[in-house]
Amino acid sequence: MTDLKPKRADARRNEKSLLEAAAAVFVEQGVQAPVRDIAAKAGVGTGTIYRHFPTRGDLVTAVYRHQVEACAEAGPTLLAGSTDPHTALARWIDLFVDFLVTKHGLAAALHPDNTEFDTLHTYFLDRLVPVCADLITAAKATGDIHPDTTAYELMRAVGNLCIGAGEDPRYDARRVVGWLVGGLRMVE
Amino acid sequence: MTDLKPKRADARRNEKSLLEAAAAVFVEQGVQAPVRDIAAKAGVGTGTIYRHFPTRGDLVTAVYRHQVEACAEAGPTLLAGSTDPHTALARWIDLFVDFLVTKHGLAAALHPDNTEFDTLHTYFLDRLVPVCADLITAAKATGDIHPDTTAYELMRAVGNLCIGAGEDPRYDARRVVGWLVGGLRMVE
DNA sequence: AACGATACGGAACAACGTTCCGTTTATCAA
DNA sequence: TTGATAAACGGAACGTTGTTCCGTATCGTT
Repeated sequence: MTDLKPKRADARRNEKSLLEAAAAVFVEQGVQAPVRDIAAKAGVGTGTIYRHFPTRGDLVTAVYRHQVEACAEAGPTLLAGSTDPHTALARWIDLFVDFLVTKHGLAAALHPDNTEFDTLHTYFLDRLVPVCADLITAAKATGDIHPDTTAYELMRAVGNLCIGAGEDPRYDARRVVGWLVGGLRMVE
Repeated sequence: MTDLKPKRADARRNEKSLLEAAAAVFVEQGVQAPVRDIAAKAGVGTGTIYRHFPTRGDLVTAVYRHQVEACAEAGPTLLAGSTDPHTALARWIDLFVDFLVTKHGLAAALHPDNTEFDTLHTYFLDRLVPVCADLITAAKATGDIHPDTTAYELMRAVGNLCIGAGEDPRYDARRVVGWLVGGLRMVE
């Protein structure tokens, strides 16, 4: 059912090569590395890359899928294992930030106006916003955070704060995100 | 002294045309509009644009210089006219956010890794970080905010949070920046 | 072995930033 | 007014990227 039409052997081989090459090039050059560089590293033509991954977003999504899944699955775990929901939320966001800052250029690629990374943006949001929403709902229930906080807005904000992190010692995304999350707390 | 070598009349005329054309195109298309579009709107060749503004950053800087100056000058005024320094800081940052969100793509252009906007980035930082630093120093003195807050980091954070604002009704940069600034408060 | 479907490679095109140089124009002195 | 000279101009041309397209090669099957 999942493989009504199994791909040809060479196609499967190339897809694997491309994923490995892309992962390596992303580490060296960042997520917005030239398509030709990835194709060259994988030993395929540029046409092949588009056949397997119609948009850049598809390629990036495929490369980081595992880590996004891990982040998504950590949400419920943290909620269950933390003393209070606000702590769980803070810890989960730390995970997300750690993920983004170690992937050069990934945060910048998440902008909605970046049409070539459209599917990447969609995937991140579809997968992570619900997880974040559960954490936020729990934190609201205990009165830990402002009631008008939305998961989408928080994710966008955190993503934005991670842009350019890791390239400038004077800018520490983790600390700044800490301020933001602290600011979500109910004051009274 | 300021004009040892006065420019030729046509050069001055073209510079003015370019500034006006750039301002108009930036409103329509955003700050990263194609150079050719600006040149066409101004009725000059592409070479001319580079002669007057060697980098894109120079052009953008010239277009927005007045507003950046106004923002910079508002710092001391707000500090003098507010009840407490933290309020002054919050108000000043509101001004900065309002400026950024109304200029399509400007916040995104401020990234340090965006080499073509290098001078823009430098100008913003040179002009605004000292102003912000004074506000922060005052707020620290009254114990209003965390002592490890730095002006540079705060400016970068606010700038990042403004990216993509104004294009998505679900993301309100002002509210998010409000969380951030709230998070700077000393909890004690 | 041979055939059809699948997939490939890389040339070709488009969009953009940037440079370069032959031509035009402004300025000023004679 | 005119001619010389420096200043400035225009836009063709080049390099870099993203993306498409199609003739060719390869795989799987009969």
